[in-house]
Amino acid sequence: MAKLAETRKAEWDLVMKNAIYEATVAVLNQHGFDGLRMDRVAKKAEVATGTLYNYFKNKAELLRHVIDTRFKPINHDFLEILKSAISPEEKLRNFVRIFLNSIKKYRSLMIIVTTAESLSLPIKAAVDEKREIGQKLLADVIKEGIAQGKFRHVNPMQTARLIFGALYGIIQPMLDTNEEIRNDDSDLSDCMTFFSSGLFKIQ
Amino acid sequence: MAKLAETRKAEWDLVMKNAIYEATVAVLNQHGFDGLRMDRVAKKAEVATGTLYNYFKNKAELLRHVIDTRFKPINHDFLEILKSAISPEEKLRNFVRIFLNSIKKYRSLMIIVTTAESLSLPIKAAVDEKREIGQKLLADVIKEGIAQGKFRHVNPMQTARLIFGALYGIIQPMLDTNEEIRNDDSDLSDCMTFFSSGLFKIQ
Amino acid sequence: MAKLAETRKAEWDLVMKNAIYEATVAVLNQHGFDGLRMDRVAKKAEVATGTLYNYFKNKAELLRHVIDTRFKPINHDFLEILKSAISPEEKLRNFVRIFLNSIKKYRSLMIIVTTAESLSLPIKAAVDEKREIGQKLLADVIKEGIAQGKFRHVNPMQTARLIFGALYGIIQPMLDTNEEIRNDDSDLSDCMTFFSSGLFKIQ
Amino acid sequence: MAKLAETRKAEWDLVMKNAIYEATVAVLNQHGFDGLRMDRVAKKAEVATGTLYNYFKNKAELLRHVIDTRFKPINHDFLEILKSAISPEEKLRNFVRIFLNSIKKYRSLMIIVTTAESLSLPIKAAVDEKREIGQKLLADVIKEGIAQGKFRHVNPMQTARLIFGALYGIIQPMLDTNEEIRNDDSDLSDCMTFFSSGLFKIQ
DNA sequence: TATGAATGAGGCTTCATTCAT
DNA sequence: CATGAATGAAGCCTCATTCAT
Repeated sequence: MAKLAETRKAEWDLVMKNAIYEATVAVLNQHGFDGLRMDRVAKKAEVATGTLYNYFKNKAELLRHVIDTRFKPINHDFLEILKSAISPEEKLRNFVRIFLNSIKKYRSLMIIVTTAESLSLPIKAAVDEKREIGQKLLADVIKEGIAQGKFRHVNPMQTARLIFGALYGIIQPMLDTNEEIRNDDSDLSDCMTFFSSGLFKIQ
Repeated sequence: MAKLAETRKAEWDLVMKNAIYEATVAVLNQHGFDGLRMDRVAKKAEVATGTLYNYFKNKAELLRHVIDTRFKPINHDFLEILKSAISPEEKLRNFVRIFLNSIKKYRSLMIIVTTAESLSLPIKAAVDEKREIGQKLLADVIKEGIAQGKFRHVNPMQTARLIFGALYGIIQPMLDTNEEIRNDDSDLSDCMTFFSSGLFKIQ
Repeated sequence: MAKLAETRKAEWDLVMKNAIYEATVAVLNQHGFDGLRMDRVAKKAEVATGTLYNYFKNKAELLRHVIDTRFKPINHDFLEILKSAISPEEKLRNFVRIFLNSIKKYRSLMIIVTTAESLSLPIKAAVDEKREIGQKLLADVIKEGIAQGKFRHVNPMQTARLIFGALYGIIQPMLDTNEEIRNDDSDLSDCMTFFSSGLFKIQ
Repeated sequence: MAKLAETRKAEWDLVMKNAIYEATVAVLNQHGFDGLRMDRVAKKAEVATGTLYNYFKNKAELLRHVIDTRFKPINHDFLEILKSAISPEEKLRNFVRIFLNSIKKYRSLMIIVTTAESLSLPIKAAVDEKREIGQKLLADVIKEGIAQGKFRHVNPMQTARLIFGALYGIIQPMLDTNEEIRNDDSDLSDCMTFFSSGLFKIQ
């Protein structure tokens, strides 16, 4: 009985945290990072401001949760790719696909990530950490490719950062339009061609 | 007489605007974007806060000026490169060099650019505009390369964005260290290899 | 039957009120007066916050109860002393002893009493009332002493206040240490000497 | 010239600090300690709330200033008495007179002092410190009296606390009346008789 | 009656901007 | 034009109290 009640409570906690999370994301999308105000989140979540503080100690904590939640599935997918039994080339392609899809899907993630430099230090640290996890996984793929003689002898981490940056660069203009972002794979092909063979025509 | 006075006045205006600009950049570098406060700028410029408002209507205006000033030489250099009589490959290389050097030199530029998503809309528009100018110039170089049969048939604008993004990606971790950023050309070489030939080894 | 149920109910009521009372005192001792929060009291009493409000209309009411409860035995003891068949000198000595022991024992009482000035008006009134009861009883002892020619012709109420204040003054520094307060009778002797014969040496 | 301006500025600073101080005291007198709100102080001082923060970093700082300002003249007077070339008996009498007059004059001082137990720690520490200074000075007088064979062999510090407490005890009821406090010397005489010779009639 | 999450008024503090000197 | 103190709107957070279960 007590157990059931506890389970319920824990579930409710999740439900609320999620509702607040969704509201936060909605406010981020609608008002941008510096329009993220606790009263707006509360209103969007249809709760009182005080309620937010029953679930998150303060604004920073809420932001951290949003960041964690957003990144978790992406980095999880990255890890899955890394562990899968496919060629490094295919892994790279999958990384890129996951990345593009995630970012397209979660506009607010992009807002936070590209805003990271202006965030208060603890939040910035959280973002940096998550970003670095993804980059390290990609770096592992690159190392693998190099080890197998498939990739050139590049600096893996540096290259991983370069690729992530490139992908952000491609996505950024899409974020400014308020229309739904098209989800075909043309970006993926374009990117892969560039990443694999570069810009110069072989002569 | 009146003319001379006016000229002097205009000159003084420039001097003051520049002093304030320098102070703003210094505050950005020292305190980051959300530590950019008008009183700090005033103190660093050794003027009263009120004085700032004689030269810039408000904080947004000041920021816009900083952005304009920062980007102007870079985009100017980009334009020079585009007009120069060298091969598209060399132009690309020069673009990348200018970009890396500028960013390394002007940490505050990076701060603003990477923070653009969180800025109030008018400022964000200004940043986006400047960024797009640079990207368009690079896109022209790419078009040229394609026309000359030197580059593959890529989407020029998309690729320009990708390259800029990649460069940001490489630079970002350097910004977190407070040490002086090394200024050798190893990044340049790495990037160029990647951009020109991609990651995959030709077999 | 109904009676029994009612009796039980009344008993339960007392049990609960007492538990909450103890919890309040514990919180006062641990967190001081402005750390007295209803959620803390509830937690310490191992009930829900809402439950507190089944037994006390509000925080002020709870405080009033604590005050009443704390003072009751002390003032009761004072009354006993007054009624006892001993000399005024002895009565005074007993008053002082009771006072010192009570305060040493109930740190929270001291906290409330010395804090009385900052309390909301109704609570302050309650404290003042209790304090005045004690002082009046002491004043009666003094009157008795005067009537019996044992004490000088002082203003009894004024002197009672003076004595109580003096005792608070002696105790106050003890409250700042978190160590257990020593419970010997040296304070008692010191005080009594002073109260009975004053500071000046007879020449 | 610059000197003059600086002097003016410093003077203005004092004027403002004093105005805010007076307002704080007024609010304390009118609303009690927990009615002390920054907006009330600002209103009473006829400035904006923000202005308060140009002169005091925060509420605690303001309170500390009030405490310092209130105690300074009293402790200064105490020191003067101690240094003066009069008998310990006279010194004691002067101590008591200063104390009674000060407290009668500065109702808010009493409010803060008697509230000290509930204050946040840094403020409490400030109050305790000031109080202890006065008590130590009195203790010195007592030591002197003992050394000269005028006073009994009491514990000087303990006795100083006792006397201060006694005086608070006498004053306290006066604070509750909103009428002006009479300023005759009957309290002084009463206290002195008690302190010098105690309560018991010599037989 | 017990629960404890939800409520929201209220208080503190910040900082862009104004304006009297 | 320079000054810099004054302004006050705005935002974060707390905690006594309520109320649906």
